[in-house]
Amino acid sequence: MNARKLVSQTHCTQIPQTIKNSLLCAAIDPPHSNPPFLPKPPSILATGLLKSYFERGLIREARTLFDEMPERDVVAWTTMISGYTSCNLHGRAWVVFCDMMRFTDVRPNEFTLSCTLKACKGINSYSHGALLHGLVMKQGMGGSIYVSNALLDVYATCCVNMDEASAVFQEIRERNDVSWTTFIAGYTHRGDGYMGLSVFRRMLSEGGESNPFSFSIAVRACASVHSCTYGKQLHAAIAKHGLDFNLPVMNSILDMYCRCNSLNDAKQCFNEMTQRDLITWNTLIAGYEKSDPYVSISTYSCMELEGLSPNCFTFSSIVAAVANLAILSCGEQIHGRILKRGLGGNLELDNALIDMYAKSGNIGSARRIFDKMPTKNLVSWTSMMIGYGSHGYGNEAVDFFEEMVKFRVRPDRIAFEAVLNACSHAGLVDKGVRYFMSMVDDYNIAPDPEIFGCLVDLLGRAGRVEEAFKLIESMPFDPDESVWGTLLRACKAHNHPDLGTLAIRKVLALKPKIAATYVILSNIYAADGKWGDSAKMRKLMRRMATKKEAGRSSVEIKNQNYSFVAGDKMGPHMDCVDEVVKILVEHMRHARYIPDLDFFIHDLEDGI
DNA sequence: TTAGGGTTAG
Repeated sequence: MNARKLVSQTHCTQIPQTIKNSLLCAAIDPPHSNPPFLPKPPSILATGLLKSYFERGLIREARTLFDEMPERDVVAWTTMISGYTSCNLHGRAWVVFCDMMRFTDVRPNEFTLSCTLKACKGINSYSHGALLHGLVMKQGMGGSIYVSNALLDVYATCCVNMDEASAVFQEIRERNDVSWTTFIAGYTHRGDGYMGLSVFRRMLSEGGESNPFSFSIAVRACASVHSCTYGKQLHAAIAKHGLDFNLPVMNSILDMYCRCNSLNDAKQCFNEMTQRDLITWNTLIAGYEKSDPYVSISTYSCMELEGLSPNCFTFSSIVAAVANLAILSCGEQIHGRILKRGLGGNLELDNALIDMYAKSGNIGSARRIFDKMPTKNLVSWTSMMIGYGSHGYGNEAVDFFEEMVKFRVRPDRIAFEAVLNACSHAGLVDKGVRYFMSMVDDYNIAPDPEIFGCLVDLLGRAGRVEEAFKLIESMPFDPDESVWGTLLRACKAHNHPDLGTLAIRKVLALKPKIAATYVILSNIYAADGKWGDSAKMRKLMRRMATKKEAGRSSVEIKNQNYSFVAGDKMGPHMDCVDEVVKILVEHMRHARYIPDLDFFIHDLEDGI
């Protein structure tokens, strides 16, 4: 009877001490039996038991047994390394490897090196991998396909670019399907889907065998570049290879359709799938989350009716869907379900909840979740900054940014966009300009059109319209209509008719179908007494501009969400809306708000 | 005793 059978027969988490003792005694004093009844050597039995402990998650027991083993050969050390790695304890796996190298004469074989390289990938350490690479060369194990593939994987995952991975890939004499898939995945997972697809094509042209793994990663590459055309070609090839019944492959196809925003194809694919698991449902729910949040939520209900239990991924999408709808009561219900299922404290879910509460108007609840989070990441901080900014608390958002940097959380482009928007709304112009400079100089983030737009807005709102214009002129790319639109708003607010006219002409040249632009230009001409030009603009608008889609509002009354446009009748509930509008008007009057009626007058007149 | 694929957030 081997150790694994002993463990399975005991059906308990603790291996009886008597059995363990007998194993250890046997190792010291092996029984004298003759073949063919010679039992396995004790070290093999103990190593088998070690593996069994890890398979059952009994990490402490595995460590104790390993420490008590009188003989530890390379297999035992490797089992310990791979055991820790299989339990996601990559750092401990690395320490075991170091102990083996420092304190014993045991030398690593190809199994040890490939397992330890996997640990390097787990701790995301290029330098650990490079260290092992040197050892691989020294030991003359560069010819092992397992070691080469593991090394390729570390470089493809942990390096800033694919140069080192490419060098390793070139050195592999006889590449197998794992080499190709690892190389394709390296490009794809870092967002270079085109190169991923290019390597996939090269694999096929060089006679590499496509298989479920390579198809899945190639489909992911299509999704990352939003190429539904390539994706459909791959879908057809997958069906041709008879892989349209392979669940992971079909989940990747479904994901591709969702990411390419081809929801009809996604729905058809989902309906035709013969097997579905939780990932299938989660993929569809996430696919609908932005484009059609109501369908996302109804898909979640269908999933529960089918008897599947939602997990963190499911709730993450559902919370985001509810955030898009900004229905607070619904969000609170979902939050309750999350807590009831014991999923509270999950980082990604907490981040989604912060965003949901902030978008639903309850910044206090968002803050409470943030404060209770055991660990926070960049998204947690940024979500709070955006939340504070959108609620008009610009100073708080800026304080949050400062606090975040103190906690050594490195801001990215989105975090800078959030803090620049906050500065803009709080009138902190000089501070905002300093953040912009710091983004470029200290964090080496190249400003994109959105960031430039934020800076134009920052200067423009503060009345520094000339500076905003100079900034637009100095941009390293052609400004788009949103940047000119931002300048236009500033010109309008601070009375700069010349620059305003220029901005309008730029907007019209880039987007000639936006009715509001003609309205503003018509008004500028009218204010200047140029009535002929003003009338000309209105005529042009009728000919060129598309009819504006009516602005839709939604309101929650007695746990029901109602969506309406101006002039809609909502039966008895309209009284409630009228009542709220009266209160809002009263508040505005009290705050001495003077409405800008420019658009309003012309909208009525021109029926737009 | 070793390797590769499918789903989360700002």
